[in-house]
Amino acid sequence: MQEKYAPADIEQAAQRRWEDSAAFRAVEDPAKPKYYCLSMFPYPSGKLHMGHVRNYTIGDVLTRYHRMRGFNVLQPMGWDAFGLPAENAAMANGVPPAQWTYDNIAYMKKQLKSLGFAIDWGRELATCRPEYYKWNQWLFLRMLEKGLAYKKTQVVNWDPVDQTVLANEQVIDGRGWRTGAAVEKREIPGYYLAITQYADELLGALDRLPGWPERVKTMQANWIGKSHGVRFAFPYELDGRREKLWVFTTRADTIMGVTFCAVAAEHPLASTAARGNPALAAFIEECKQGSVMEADMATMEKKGMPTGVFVSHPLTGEKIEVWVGNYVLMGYGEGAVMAVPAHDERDFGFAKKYGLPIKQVIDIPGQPFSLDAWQEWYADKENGRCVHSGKYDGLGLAAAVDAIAADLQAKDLGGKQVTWRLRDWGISRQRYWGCPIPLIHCERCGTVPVPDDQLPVALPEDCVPDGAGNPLNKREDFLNCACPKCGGAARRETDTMDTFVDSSWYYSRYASADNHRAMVDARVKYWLPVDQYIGGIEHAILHLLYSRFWTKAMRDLGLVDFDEPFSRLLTQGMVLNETFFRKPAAGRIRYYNPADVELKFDDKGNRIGAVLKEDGEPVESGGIGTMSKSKNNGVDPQALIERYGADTARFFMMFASPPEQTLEWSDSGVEGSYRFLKRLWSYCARFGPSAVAEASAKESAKESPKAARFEIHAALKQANYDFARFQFNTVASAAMKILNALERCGGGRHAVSEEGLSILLRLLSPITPHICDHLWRELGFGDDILHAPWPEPLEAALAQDEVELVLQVNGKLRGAVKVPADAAKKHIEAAALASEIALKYMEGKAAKKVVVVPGRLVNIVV
RNA sequence: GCCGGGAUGGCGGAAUUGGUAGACGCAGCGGACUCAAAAUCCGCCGCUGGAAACAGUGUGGGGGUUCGACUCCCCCUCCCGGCACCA
Repeated sequence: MQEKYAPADIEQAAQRRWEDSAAFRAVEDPAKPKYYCLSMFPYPSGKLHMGHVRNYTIGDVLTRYHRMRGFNVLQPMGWDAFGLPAENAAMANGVPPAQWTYDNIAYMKKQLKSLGFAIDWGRELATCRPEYYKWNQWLFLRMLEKGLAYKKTQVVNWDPVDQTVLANEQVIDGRGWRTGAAVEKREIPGYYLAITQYADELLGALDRLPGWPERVKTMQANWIGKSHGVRFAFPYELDGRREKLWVFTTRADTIMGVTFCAVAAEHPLASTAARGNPALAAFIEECKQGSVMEADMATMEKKGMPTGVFVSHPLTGEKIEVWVGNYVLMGYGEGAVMAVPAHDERDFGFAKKYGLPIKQVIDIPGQPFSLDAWQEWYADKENGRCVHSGKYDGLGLAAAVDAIAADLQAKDLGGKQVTWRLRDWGISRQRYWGCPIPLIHCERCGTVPVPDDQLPVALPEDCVPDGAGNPLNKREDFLNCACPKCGGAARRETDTMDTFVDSSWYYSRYASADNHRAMVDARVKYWLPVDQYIGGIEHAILHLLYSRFWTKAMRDLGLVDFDEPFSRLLTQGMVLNETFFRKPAAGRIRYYNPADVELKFDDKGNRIGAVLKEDGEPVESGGIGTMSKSKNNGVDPQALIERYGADTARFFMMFASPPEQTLEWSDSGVEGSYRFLKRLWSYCARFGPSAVAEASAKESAKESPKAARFEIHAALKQANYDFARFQFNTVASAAMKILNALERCGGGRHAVSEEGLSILLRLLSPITPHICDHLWRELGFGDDILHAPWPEPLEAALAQDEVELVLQVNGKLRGAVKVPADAAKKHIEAAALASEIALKYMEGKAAKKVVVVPGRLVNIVV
């Protein structure tokens, strides 16, 4: 065996062997329990980053662990290949997005392979391939038939940088999720998927996902935003016509306190009233411009203007003035609200500002009501009772709402209603590099779906976008087609689908990726749902909500028979690194890569500063943050693998912190992981034939084989416990403990080292598969460690004759007592009381009570 | 403001769920090997006092329950993440 650990050689050899033997090809086998382990597929941006390495290592550790546990495991990989970075790259260097994308895929695939992931590459897919997106189009047409997809023109979020529409989910703090550009409002026609039809199920089913992190479920529930209330109308007359102003409220019990109404700037009543009222028209225009563009909408000053329109209170008939308010959102409820300034903080502020009346209708005895300032209790839902509300006086919230809803219903002016925050999913994008929407516009027949037998509508792959709109609009060969209905000349739709459509069902496609006649086939029944999904928390709403919706839509179309796509979800933490910078007296702040910085410590190991290696001059620390280009604190996985090998990279990733937590990068931590693998290697290199070993073992041993064996099995027991709860950092520690124990009981081959090393290699093989594969063969443990059974701790090894119990006096640790492992409580008590330590600390007092915890401790209370 | 998650040595993090706090590793200090350095190996390493034995103290702060609390309960401080004119 080679003296020195040379990761590059053994890793390539192992990877070649796995590839040649198709070791990770997954085949449906009803006799075995299946385990579908999926990591979120990457966008082919160019090269892997540390987040990818962490994500896929977690997935691979779980994959390999379950394989050895006897599961039939599927771990596929693919590419989320449509999207805007490809178009931006095309504009920058004139290469068609398709070519850029395929080149990136080729490079990143090579990188993934060099990390030794147990992936079934036979199922690889890329969403930009027609054989994949054909089924996007096919399913879109089925949704269209069912009314689940539809066209409408409405005010949408427009990203001025990416030149496209964004879904509500893609707008964060008023800015585009990708570009960070302030989103504008535009009225544009587009196609929508009726995700709101599934709002109730999407919300309710969250309770049936015990394997999902609580915070992801909370975020989804908040996003869906179910709210119970009353929808009712204020009747009014305008230009001689009888109209109704509909509003929604969760506080119908305060209806008698309404002193005005407010509508959104985009509300039809506002536009009607603005005719012949230039001041109002100007104000409406100001609201439309400003509102969504302001990132700090919440703190924005409340502004309004009266419309001059008066409506009637539905219960009292009182005249109520309607205002336009910049705080009313067109996208929620009816885009109009009843205003009860006495019991709603926003309405209160608005009424004070414009001198509108405030009428108290809720009271809590003992709490004084004053018009001077808003009090928290004014909006108290639990303790408030109706006052000044006629027949409703004395009622609490629930009873008042019931009574008022019934009265409104009797007048045919409304009733109870559930309102959702969730909006339908707008999927039209005015971009080139995406899946074409399979529709044809005919002057005679209108919009006509592309017939199934003409799918896919293929996207030309040779376009080079120039930044001036969608290049498809200039492609006559794409645009011109025959109307499927009348056969006349027609034009294709040039909008493409949101790329989140592509990723909403790829996990199902892996199960039947080679079937070009159906979207999914029977094999989906075997593999799906995904048993373990792993990815970043940033997809908590977008991708994970869309996928859940898509699954339910596919189910209702009879394509799959499961309700939820991902049984368990692991959201891995981000990879962080420290930032270092210098801020010159004049000029811009400059960031230095941590690799070029040397840390300074005092004699006690306390950090006292950092200097740039190049010039020895100090740099400032900007704290720990996500790896990013702008902060120059990224670490390239490629360099890491080339220097230390994939096993070291994988081990460090698992060891540095538990998978759900953030991981702080540390060069010396990587060094430590490498050191451990080198130690493992050199231990194995000395693992000679038994006769020689026996003697040398006795000589060098610092610990008895029996004690070492106990430690090894105890560490294994802990590791198995931690594997089951996905705490891989302590699994890695356990492996280190086992090697420490092996080294303590002497080198060479003997009964304990043979057993211990066989345990260690198997335990470690999901994390560092290459070195374990090599050593397993080299030392003659067997043919292929992939087929070795998972190690289990033996009771016999864990049995002890004598145990040491902690001895406490009055709860304070004072020493220890040794007793036989099977000693009765009585004997332990007697032994403890008789011990020197007990006599010393009891100071002659009598024991009041003795607590014995078997196997743990004795506490004497005096 | 609301919801969720946190706070443990110089650092990353353990503590099998109420039973020896600081496992494992990093950094640091001392030593061996070396002409020297790197690599490797051995030892020490929460804080305070002490030469040491040892004693005291210690899991963000304060109180409580318990023989015993990082862990459970109440109050407070700070940090991170999400949502937020949602009517």
